[in-house]
Amino acid sequence: MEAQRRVSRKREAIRAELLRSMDHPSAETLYARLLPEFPDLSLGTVYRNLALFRQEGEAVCVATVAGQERFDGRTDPHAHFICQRCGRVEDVALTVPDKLLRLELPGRVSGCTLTFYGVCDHCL
Amino acid sequence: MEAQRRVSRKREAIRAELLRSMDHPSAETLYARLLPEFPDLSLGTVYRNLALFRQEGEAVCVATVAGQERFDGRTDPHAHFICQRCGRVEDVALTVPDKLLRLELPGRVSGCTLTFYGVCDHCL
DNA sequence: CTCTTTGCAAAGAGTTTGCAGGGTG
DNA sequence: CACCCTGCAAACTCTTTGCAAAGAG
Repeated sequence: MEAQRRVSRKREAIRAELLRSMDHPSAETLYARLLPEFPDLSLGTVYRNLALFRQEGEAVCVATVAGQERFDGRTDPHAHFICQRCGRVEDVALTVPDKLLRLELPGRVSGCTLTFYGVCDHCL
Repeated sequence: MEAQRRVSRKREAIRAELLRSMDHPSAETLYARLLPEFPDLSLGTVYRNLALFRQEGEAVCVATVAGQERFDGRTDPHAHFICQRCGRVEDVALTVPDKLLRLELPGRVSGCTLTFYGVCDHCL
């Protein structure tokens, strides 16, 4: 049977921080942000909870930048822009046209990502 | 000044294998495929040359599946389908509509990827 | 009190790198 | 023969995991 889920302060804090963060943080970044409030937080716990959120559909990995996975707590459909110079990941208010989703694809599609690459305004 | 580039049999073999492969192989997969012909090939060499190709724009990393980077020697614009069950990466003959590329994006865009996720026909 | 969650540290996995020797032009 | 390329293995980085202790219901 399904494993029972309990409410822990740290898990709630990780979830909240992820939802609050607009910059698609890595596990390490989330960890660093929560450390002041939870000095005994462990990086492993952040990873374990992110894996959990992903399973439950509460979070999504939007990209791997410089070898680090970047997460998003917003799960509504939208695109992303990734700066190849500084690694910044930004939201782009844009969804993939429905007609593209109705195409003949080699399987059962459950989702799709649209990602732009380039150099961000900040770096230019 | 720029480092001089020379022609080596192994680099050419890696390039050719990447172009011939339609399944977006990982470094390890390429290595395994070339090993019969080059029994003394080293995985490090595959990685080094892939990094090189990427720099020169001759190859692209289209996704990270199960922790492994997957490469594509085809650099013309097209989309991909990734099976979340078996990890297969397939080409999808579909380009992102030009009008999406003319949108107001937060920087200078140099490329974009469109990736579908789901379960492939083979797994269904 | 039972079962989940966590800290800690070690283990894993993929990728990168230093160095000495072999290959290319 | 100068300099690039490669094999080998160690080093690195990010992520996962085992275990015993702490926390939740």
